[in-house]
Amino acid sequence: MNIGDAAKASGVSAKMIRYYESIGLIPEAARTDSGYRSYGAREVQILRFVRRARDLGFPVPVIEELLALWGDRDRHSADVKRLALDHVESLERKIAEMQAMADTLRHLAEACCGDARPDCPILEDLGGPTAP
Amino acid sequence: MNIGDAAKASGVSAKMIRYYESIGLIPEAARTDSGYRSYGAREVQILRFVRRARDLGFPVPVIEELLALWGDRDRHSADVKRLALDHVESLERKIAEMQAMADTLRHLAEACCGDARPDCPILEDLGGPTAP
DNA sequence: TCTTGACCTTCCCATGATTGGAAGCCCTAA
DNA sequence: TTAGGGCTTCCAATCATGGGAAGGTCAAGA
Repeated sequence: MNIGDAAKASGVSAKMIRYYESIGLIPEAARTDSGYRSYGAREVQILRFVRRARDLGFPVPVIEELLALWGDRDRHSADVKRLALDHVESLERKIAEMQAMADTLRHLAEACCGDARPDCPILEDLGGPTAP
Repeated sequence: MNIGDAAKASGVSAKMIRYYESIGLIPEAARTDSGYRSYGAREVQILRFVRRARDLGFPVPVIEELLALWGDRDRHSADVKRLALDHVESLERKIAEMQAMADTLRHLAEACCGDARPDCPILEDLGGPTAP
């Protein structure tokens, strides 16, 4: 399989496959005589793993750890669970931040009549009724 | 006021003040004879507006629009409200995505006993029980 | 008056993950 | 043989922010 086929089979774009290889997340692909990268089922499976982990929002360095654990027969599931729960925590932190922003804004927007008049509690919150 | 004082007074770092000026979000600051940027209460108020808008997660291009509306006596509050609600929508979209990730991961982690054994539903979800 | 330390200036680089594009080589089908 | 699509590498941009270097400026203290 060439990189394009591996991309289709794994759901990871060819660009990203090359990038993941360049940063060492995945091993260097074998090459044909003419220099084309060559992939088999095994490599596609790894790419799919990476894809799924990215879809779950794991940052690349954590995916590196997950890949290592995946390949370690003597792993402790506790290590995997810790990585997952740490990531959940970081997600929830960001969610809480964004939810606070959204709540504040929704509240301000509710108080804004939203018509042709200039009076606006949103702008008043941001910096006062009129620009200086 | 020099840029450092304006930074302290507004909560925007000196680095960011220069950056906002360079991209045209805020007007170019006046300069002293020796080339130092010079700020007054008016400029600090603008910076505070930008700061508050950033804290609410508005992207810079939207802050540009908000600043323009702030300075427009004939604005329609409807325009401000629309910008705010569009942003709320974009926040809620991202929140929903991240919440879905967190829910999936938390669910998988619950099913993972998290001990010294290698069996792990998290890894199984990502790519199967063992690396290829 | 000179020195010192804190400030300012511009310029470049890095982040993280991803996309886009350009220039040039390779492969296959017509 | 040619046309096209796919492959290669390299470079640039995203978005907002921080870090740092090299060099100029200012104010306080000796």
